[in-house]
Amino acid sequence: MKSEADQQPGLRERKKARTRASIREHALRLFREQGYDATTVDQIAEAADVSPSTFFRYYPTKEDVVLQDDVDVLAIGSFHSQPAELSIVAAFRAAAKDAFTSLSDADLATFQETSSLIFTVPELRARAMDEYSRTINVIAEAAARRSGRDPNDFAVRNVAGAIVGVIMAATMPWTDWVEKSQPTHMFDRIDAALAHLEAGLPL
Amino acid sequence: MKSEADQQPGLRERKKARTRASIREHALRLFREQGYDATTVDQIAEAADVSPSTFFRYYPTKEDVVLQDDVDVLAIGSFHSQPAELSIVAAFRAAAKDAFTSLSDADLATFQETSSLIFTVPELRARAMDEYSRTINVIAEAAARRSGRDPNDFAVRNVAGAIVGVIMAATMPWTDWVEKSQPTHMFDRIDAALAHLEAGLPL
DNA sequence: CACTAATTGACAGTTACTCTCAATCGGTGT
DNA sequence: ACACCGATTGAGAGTAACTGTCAATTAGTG
Repeated sequence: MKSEADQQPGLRERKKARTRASIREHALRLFREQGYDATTVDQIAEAADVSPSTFFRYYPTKEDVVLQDDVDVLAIGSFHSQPAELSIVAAFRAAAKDAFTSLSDADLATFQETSSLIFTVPELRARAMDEYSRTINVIAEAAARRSGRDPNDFAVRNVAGAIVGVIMAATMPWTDWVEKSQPTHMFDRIDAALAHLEAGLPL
Repeated sequence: MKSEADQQPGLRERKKARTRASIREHALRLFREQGYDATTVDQIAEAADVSPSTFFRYYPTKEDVVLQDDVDVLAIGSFHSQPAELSIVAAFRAAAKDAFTSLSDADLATFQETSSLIFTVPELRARAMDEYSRTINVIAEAAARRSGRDPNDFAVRNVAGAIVGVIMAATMPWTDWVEKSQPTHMFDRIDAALAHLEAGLPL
């Protein structure tokens, strides 16, 4: 048996983490080189030198290799520690800023890459939207705790919905210029969207 | 050749429509009886007395049998004919009302059924979210035309995002009481959400 | 140096979906 | 009636994403 909580990762855990990272890296590289659909799980497994079975043990679906919600988890964490005098939207805006600035350059690079994948592959786009909906629930819960209301309060949920809605609109440029990798950084657009919402969505 | 536009459907078209409806009805029935995942396309095809190939000719994926966006298409159509003095949100609210009241009882019943399916099956939920994102684009475009702005205008897209966001939050009660089929009708919740947004999301 | 539990790989099976090709059916002109 | 053409269909083979099982290996423990 193990004592209780792992103080040091231990060789086993480190190996797992390495395998996980290796699978992800090889997968993203292959997606970049051949496209998402053209890349099979078998190819990824072979490139990462593991069996296909092992691939599915680390990532329940092929989609999950791309969909890694590090960022919004960070944002929610930071949301809780925002000063109480900020409005919900303002607090979330500050939290988003925290989350983005805490990312390393490498993290940011893969974030950009996975983002553009999500924008282009319909399958992934769909799943990402599902994550958004989960985010509504999380925000609503966090916001409810801040304002001392019920998490199922209609108004609170509505505000959470509006926040996620404008983020969706801001991070979702797949109308025309999808390919010309927007010079404006993702974060700037999210920040502007939240500012606009904070101001009451003036036209 | 045919003259130009079909004035009367013609036997061929009617048969197609009947086949399409039959597939859908049998599929929804089987989903209700056995669950979505437990029902195979082969079973649906057999029940509807067509070949599996034919199933895929009518519905590109199994998910598409459930995801039928009649309602929001109607809403967008009605949106264009709303009086110009209404705000974007108010106009959309009126359009949603139009769309819902134009549905027959049978349509409404299947709408309720597909809705609850979408709420419970993760696969479908994800796809539905993708439809929501498409809706943002459509609303943004329609709203841009109303206000004489560019469809890519940041503020316009943001408002569209907020509209879809509050609709998502309102139609998405899968937190606790998912199963106890909300007495409040879907439309009432959407309407309340839009009203709340129209009022500036007061807490 | 055993012993145990976690991790892994090989393998067989299911199912959604694609493609191709021949047969059939609806609509039109003679 | 009859022939013709294009649309619709069914059959069947093939691909790839998963799922489940079972034996072999490997990390951590006494």
